[in-house]
Amino acid sequence: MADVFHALSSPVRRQILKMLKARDMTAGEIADRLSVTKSTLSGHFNVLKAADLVVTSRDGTTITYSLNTSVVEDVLTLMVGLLGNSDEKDMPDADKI
Amino acid sequence: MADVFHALSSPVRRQILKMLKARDMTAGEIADRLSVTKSTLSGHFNVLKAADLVVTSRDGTTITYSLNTSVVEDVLTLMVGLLGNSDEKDMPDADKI
DNA sequence: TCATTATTTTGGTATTTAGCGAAATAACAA
DNA sequence: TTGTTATTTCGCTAAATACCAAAATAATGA
Repeated sequence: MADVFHALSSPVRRQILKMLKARDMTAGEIADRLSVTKSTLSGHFNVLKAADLVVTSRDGTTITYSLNTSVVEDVLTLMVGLLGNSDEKDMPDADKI
Repeated sequence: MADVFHALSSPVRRQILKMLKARDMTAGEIADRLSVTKSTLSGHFNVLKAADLVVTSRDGTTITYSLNTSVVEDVLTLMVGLLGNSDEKDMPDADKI
């Protein structure tokens, strides 16, 4: 879960997530729309996959990336935890935050 | 707003926010509970302040840090945007994500 | 098999970050 | 003014990160 925050800390990766929210896209399509090389993008994909924020599916040589909505929901739940009441027993474990 | 994600990407800073959720604390109190030096913590405080995630108040030489709940709420709203429907007109601007 | 297309890995550099200890600043009391 | 306590700034090193171009891998069709 800690990986998720790291993944979200990059503007390029947030932009990728934004595009994937609209629709699934291939690595090439994403590269066409961003001003970084495909090799750099591949590194960003690895970070997003490590955070489980995206999932992939292969069709021939083409790999399609999709947003993993459930993990985004998990992050939301954690953020809500930073808001709610201050009752210690309701707080998530330190290593989850 | 982009600063917020960067601020949240550090485990130490997330731990600080977790402690501030329970109650306001001074820099020294926080340092006593974490295994980093006060000078290192001061750097983390600067990041949290730049992201507007915390606010400070001074009493003599003692500076107290508090969670800025409203910004946490803003982040939540943005995260919800990554979830909801895929209608382009409802999407936040690229530079907000 | 050979060529083509899509994507990832490798090797390299430049920038950013986290961390420390020591010095500096700030507020206040004696 | 001098000393004390609380916090920040400075100077530094080590580790992590982003980026690119070139080489490597993978899947498929001719």
